[in-house]
Amino acid sequence: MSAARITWQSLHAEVSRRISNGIWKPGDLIPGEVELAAEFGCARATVNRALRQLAEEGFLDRRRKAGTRVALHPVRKATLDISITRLEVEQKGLVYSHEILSRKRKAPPAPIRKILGAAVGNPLFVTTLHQAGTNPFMYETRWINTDVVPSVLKADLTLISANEWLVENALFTTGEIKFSAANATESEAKILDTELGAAIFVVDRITWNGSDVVTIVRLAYAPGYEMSTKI
Amino acid sequence: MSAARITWQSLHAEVSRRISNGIWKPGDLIPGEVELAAEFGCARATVNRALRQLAEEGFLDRRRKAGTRVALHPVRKATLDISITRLEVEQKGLVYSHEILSRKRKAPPAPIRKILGAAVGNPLFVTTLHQAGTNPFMYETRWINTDVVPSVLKADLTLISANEWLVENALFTTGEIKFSAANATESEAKILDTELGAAIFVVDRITWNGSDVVTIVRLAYAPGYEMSTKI
DNA sequence: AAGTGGTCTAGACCACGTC
DNA sequence: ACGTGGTCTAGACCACTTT
Repeated sequence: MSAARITWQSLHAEVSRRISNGIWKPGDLIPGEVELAAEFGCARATVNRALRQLAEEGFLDRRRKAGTRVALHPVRKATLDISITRLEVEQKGLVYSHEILSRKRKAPPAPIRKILGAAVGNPLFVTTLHQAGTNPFMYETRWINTDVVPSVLKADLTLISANEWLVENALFTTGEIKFSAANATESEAKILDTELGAAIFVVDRITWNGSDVVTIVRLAYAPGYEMSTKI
Repeated sequence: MSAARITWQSLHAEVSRRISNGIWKPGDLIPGEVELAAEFGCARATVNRALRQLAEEGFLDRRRKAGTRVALHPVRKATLDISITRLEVEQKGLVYSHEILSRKRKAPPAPIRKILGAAVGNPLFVTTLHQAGTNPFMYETRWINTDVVPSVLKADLTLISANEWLVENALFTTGEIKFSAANATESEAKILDTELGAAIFVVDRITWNGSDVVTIVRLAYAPGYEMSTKI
């Protein structure tokens, strides 16, 4: 007979257990990779893989020479999948549809202009109502930098929403997302079929390609919307 | 002279470049690990490290036998750091303080009872107001399963908030987070020093240790709060 | 200066999923 | 059945940081 082969997952689980059982407490220095490799009878690379994973998950702090410590404040990271609205609606088992409410090039208001940069020509402004079944789901107001994505001017956004079109046709390198709550304005209330002042979940997103702004968008979700995730 | 040593980071950057330049388009099958290793003159493990990273980031879909493809819908993942409220406030450069508004064991209402499970004894109910400077920042209402964390009954929560105490003393294995928007109720408005119906950013969180519920909490942020992240 | 994690290599076997 | 990614090994050198 022989010992079972050690996998990095099993090592990850064991270290995880030692932390949650309090064998290794927050702030504690845990044994080095060589030592653990000897204890578990595996290669150092395997130990490294397991500990690196735990560090990425926020359970360990690792520093060369200083060694590996159990994280003082186990910062839990919640990851949200930013997917296409159509898929999000369909995953709820509802029928998705969308309607372009407006679509025109125009001079943006000052705050938008500031983000876009002065050198950018007039962007395309598109507003879309996304629907789940026959109910309003989300109201999208979007500015698109046509200097970066000129082909959007020729796209038929009634077939594919701007949301989806951009995901597939305009790659971006970085982005910023803000989540907040807002009271529905009169026009938002009308579009989302709710009452003035209703609490609206809002997502503001800016995406860049290199140093150029690609698009600036505000998503206003109909009351009752929840964004959820596991951690 | 000799070629520079290939690192997984440089390979990651190169593949990333080929995707954003459209050399490899969404849905395309890219060369296998062995082939790429030959092209770049490095070990297969190095290629694997780079491609695995890209897959984790959502740019590639990898499946045994089927090979590696450029993701059809580059699902961008936004990661939110769920940190301690005190640290969040202090990072804004403000002075943190908190006040325990109530603290007692009591029978929970039906929805909470349902999540806790019928077998659990009466939980501890704690409400806390977190402040930034002299302004209300967030109102926390929390149910704590004392069967799992009996020591919380002896904790002095006026020194360390329940939020922080639990992070350091009650490790959990899994959790669920929901983000939503709500109109302030009369009592919430009073506590957060705002008006009835103001839009409140709400976080609902349930955490488990194995199959036991550890705590159920609702965080109601004062108007103006934004949760932001980069992607 | 020295110790610890970070990474690369070359080779091997395995697991999964497509064919 | 077989091809592709997933992982392990043993050894080596390197980079960062603390002492």
